[in-house]
Amino acid sequence: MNEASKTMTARDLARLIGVSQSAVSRAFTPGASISEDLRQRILAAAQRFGYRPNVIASILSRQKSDIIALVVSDLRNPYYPGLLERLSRSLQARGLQCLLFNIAPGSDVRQQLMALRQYHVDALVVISATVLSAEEIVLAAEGRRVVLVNRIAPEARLTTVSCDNAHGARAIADHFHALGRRRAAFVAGLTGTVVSLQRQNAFVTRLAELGMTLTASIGAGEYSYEAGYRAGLELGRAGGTDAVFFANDILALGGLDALREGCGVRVPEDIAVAGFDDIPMANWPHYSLTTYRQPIDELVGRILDVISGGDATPALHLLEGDMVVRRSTTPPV
Amino acid sequence: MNEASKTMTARDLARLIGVSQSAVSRAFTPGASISEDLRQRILAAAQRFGYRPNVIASILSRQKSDIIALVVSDLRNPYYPGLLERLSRSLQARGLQCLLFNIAPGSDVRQQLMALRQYHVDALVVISATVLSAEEIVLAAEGRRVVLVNRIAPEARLTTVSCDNAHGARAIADHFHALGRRRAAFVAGLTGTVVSLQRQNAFVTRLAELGMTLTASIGAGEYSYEAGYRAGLELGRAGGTDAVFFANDILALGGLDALREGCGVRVPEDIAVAGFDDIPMANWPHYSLTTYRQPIDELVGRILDVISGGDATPALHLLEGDMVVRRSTTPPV
DNA sequence: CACGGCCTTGCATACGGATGCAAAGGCGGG
DNA sequence: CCCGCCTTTGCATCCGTATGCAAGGCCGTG
Repeated sequence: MNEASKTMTARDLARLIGVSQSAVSRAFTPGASISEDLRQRILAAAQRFGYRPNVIASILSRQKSDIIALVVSDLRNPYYPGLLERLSRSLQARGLQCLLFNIAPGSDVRQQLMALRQYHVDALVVISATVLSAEEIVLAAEGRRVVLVNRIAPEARLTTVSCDNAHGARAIADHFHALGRRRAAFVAGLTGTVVSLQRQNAFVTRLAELGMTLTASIGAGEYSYEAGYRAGLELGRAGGTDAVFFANDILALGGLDALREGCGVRVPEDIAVAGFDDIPMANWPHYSLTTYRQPIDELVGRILDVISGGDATPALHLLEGDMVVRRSTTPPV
Repeated sequence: MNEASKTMTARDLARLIGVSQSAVSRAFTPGASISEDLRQRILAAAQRFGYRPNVIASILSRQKSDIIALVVSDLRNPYYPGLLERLSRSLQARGLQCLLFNIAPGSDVRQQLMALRQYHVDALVVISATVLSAEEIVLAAEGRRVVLVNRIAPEARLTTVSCDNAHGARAIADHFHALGRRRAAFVAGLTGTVVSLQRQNAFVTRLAELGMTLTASIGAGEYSYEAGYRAGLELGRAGGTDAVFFANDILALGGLDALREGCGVRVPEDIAVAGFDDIPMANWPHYSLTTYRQPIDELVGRILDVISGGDATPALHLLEGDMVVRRSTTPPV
């Protein structure tokens, strides 16, 4: 109804009700020095005339944007949309906005980072498992706050919020052991990433502690259903294994299908299968995948704490998840 | 290495090399009135001193942000991450940034929209299937360009880019008919949405044209695996149906599992199952779901055209996808 | 050689809001 | 009743870039 509202500025409003532009600004600034009376009067007028502060101008002036950059690269792994969904909601609930940076693997990363730098985001949350090197992240951060999620980079001294991969991998090994399995295999996704190595090392170490045999350690090459499927075929054909830990759920689903339908292996009778993450599909009845649930809500909470906390000292936040035992390791009674 | 680069402004750079601030600005503005010689000199200096234009200030001045708001609500349906991924990449490739607005169903939508309005985004791309009413979108748009994706709102006169749902639904019906099926059912997701109605109406109409019987029309209530599973159980128990069209793939996957594992129905022998979208999982060997592929690349291309095109007249862009026939409707030979 | 026109460049100001500083007003204590 | 202090308000300026306008230089033409 108010056509003029399109261009209504704090000055316009101020003139309309006979106060100064500063007063209008203060009315919208929590904690500013202004009487409650005047503030109400201004807010009411703003309501009436359709005035809303221009965030861009505000950013320029405050040198603070309330914008968080979410750096993402692989949305096809269902774990990430789940995380992204809750993270973005929580950020928005705190009045922060999300600038999405989807870093394509093959693309001109430097170029994109430069673009990122120009937007004066308050912090970077790097969810992309790979693609960016630690130095590139530091470069892009340019002194701003950075949180790496599930992507440890100790050398760069960056704050990390991560699921406790080692704890999870050990829990899986323990679970296999408790089931009476003794000959277990591991399937890695992107070999060489810290996350993959952590899960692998902890798993293998615990197997040894338990006196179990590591029958195979396969590098699937990527985190995908197809890669898991290939690894599953390999394992099923080779034989001699009674339990497999896939480095994440999406791999495990592929492996499960490969074992059952590609090799005629019975799961869990012949081979018990476990994954990592607890994506929604893991709970689908056809799969019913035993897995280690990442504590997404806790991760998100911690990320928010780090972003808005006072202390910017790099720190490592490890959060434990918990075992979700389903039918891929335990036959129905 | 340049500590000063943190606060280097166009003025600083200008002073350093003895030109005016305007010259610096022009050096970074394509098509601006500046000699190639001076531009090169300035760009070189910028490089050397680590100067980059401040986008925020630029936005304020140009009244144009190069930021596109992506309004999203259901990232758990794997179709959306796929779309989001390609859309965000394409936007970034054109130098546009994505501000992510995740509208939570139960949340305070108005509140969020107000936040959105304050960021002077150049355009809104509404991917969320529901949640927002057309009026709310118009309100949030505030005269800016809006593209609805797969969400037709004829009454509001908004530009829409959508897959041709009717074409797809007819193709499914034709496919069933060609297979010799005569008693088909339809399973809707979110009943009441235009998309759902379009698929339903076209499917039902074509069944009639083909002389086929509609044995059931179930409203699953939401687009989820679980809802599809429930619908599948219902259909399997009722009997009398030899083909089912689920309104989208995620429903179909649930339905497929319900039919096979919950009811002991053979798919495709007893009942042929088809979905809509062609999400990655539809191609997993366990499902091998016949479906109608949404032309995502074309959709994305068209969205970009609309956003950056000169003509802002509301228009309806319908793009055809194509049938992807897999084993859920055709037994292996 | 003189003049008109184009190309470059700088000057000044706009974009819209935040904030340090000073002035004005209100209140309580002595 | 007067003074001083605290609260409230306005003024002026800043944030960093874009751009209309005018001045200056250069070129070509008559």
